[in-house]
Amino acid sequence: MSRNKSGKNPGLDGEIMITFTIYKVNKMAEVRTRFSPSPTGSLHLGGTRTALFNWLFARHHGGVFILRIEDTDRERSEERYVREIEESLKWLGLTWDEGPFFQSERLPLYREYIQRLLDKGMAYYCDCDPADLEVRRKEALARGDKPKYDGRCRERGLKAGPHSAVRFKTAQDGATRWHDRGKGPISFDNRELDDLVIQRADGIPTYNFAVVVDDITMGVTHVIRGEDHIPNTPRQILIYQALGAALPEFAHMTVTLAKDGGKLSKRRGAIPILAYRDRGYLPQALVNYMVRLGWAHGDQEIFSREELIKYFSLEHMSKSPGVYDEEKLLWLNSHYIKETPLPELARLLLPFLEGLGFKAPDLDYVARVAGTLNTRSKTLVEMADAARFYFADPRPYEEKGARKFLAPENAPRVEEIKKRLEAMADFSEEALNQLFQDLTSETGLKMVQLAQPVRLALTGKTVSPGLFDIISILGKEEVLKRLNLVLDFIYKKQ
RNA sequence: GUCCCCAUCGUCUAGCCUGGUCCAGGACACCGGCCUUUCACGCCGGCAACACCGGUUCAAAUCCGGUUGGGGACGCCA
Repeated sequence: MSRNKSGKNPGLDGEIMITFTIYKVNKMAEVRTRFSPSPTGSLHLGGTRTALFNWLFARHHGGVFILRIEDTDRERSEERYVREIEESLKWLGLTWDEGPFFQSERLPLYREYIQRLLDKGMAYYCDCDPADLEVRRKEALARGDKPKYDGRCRERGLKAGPHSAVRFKTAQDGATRWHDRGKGPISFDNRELDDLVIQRADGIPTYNFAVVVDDITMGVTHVIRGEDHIPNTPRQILIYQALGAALPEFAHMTVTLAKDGGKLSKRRGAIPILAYRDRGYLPQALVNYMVRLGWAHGDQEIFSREELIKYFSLEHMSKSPGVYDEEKLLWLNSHYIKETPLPELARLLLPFLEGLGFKAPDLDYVARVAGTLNTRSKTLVEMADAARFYFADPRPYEEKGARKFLAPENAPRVEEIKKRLEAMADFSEEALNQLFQDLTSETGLKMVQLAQPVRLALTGKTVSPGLFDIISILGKEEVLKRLNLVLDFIYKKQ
């Protein structure tokens, strides 16, 4: 993957110490968070939620939110995923203040820091064969042991070589502990750790090392991430200490589980964040849903963006993982659909209508349509689907409804309604209501008996928005046309 | 297997830090009812939980220990 250098990227020009010092001196008071996805796949709900929490924390404190792309896995990183990540965050309104930075552009910086550890004797070269290591790991696991590197190259004093990786000399006794802002005190016995590879044989640093260097040089003050990173934290803390850098605050948030248990993942029902957009979800709904998964502010369910920023705090994160529940997301989505002003809703709905092949006369028409559907649709996709009859021939009529409401005895009633509509100049709600009221009292028929045949005629279905709204939106000409069509249908049946 | 984290309605959660006001509150879903030209919306009502065992205490959802259960991590992936 190649990318142009970003002018804002600190530490690129060999001024490692300078960059580092500047942040240490001037930026310590400012809150700086980052979101650092790897571009090896689509952004899903889990990762996006991490981004959201980091963004909220930064905004709450008037701090800085950094986007950093962790693309040190050259095999699997792809440019198109970088674009997808950016597009996803923008769609949700999670704008970043610095970056995107790319680890692949910061290689000289990492090399410099590796050298420092090497010089201090806190790291060493290792020429163990990866395939060999893999075998030993599997054996250990099969034996029921914890697979750990045995440190066989630790004291060999190897020099750099074409097949040599660099390992970090992990403390062999004592414990590493920190006060996690999400979980409370956490402690690891250092004997559980091993000498991890910090630079691959190809010269590219590994994740655990690159994050630390980046977080130090970018002045990140709060590392907010999924709890799957807890086991990495003691290793990273040891690296911070070896580098003589101050520790940031760590806050580990819960992961999101799939309905059947297990972390939500591509394999377990997670879909790309942009798929939510395509499925007719509103970004506010998704944001509101994600934040309430693992965070609460009393009993409040609905939050505006401003409220979120105002109330967000690490202290109110829950400690146990939450289960992804599409029903609740749908409820929030229908809520925000109802909240959205009609002209705006029309704008959002338009692409979905076009997707169905419909051509709307104008946005105003779509707004009127949306006004009849907004309490009946959980997604924009549903809404577009329910709007079909506003744009196309309603036939064929729903079979069951036709049997019941388009029987021969309905013909004279429809004829009568047609006649009266023809004579009407104004299709206002009151006028239409009056028309049907008159008919019920004159004929003794119930409203349903009059309404359903007309509903079938206009929409093709027995379920639809209010009849008067539909008549008014469709307009006289179209309504009469559809009533004639339904009369044909009834007569032909006999 | 080892290490780490966690444990309130089916689900998201409030309460837990600072024990009594909690025979546990809200929301989604579900079930009734009202409204009504259909379906929704809205409104009203209902069902439903402190995992278990011990300890501390006058008193425990709240503090402590254990058990069980769930999750995560054990890569020259991130």
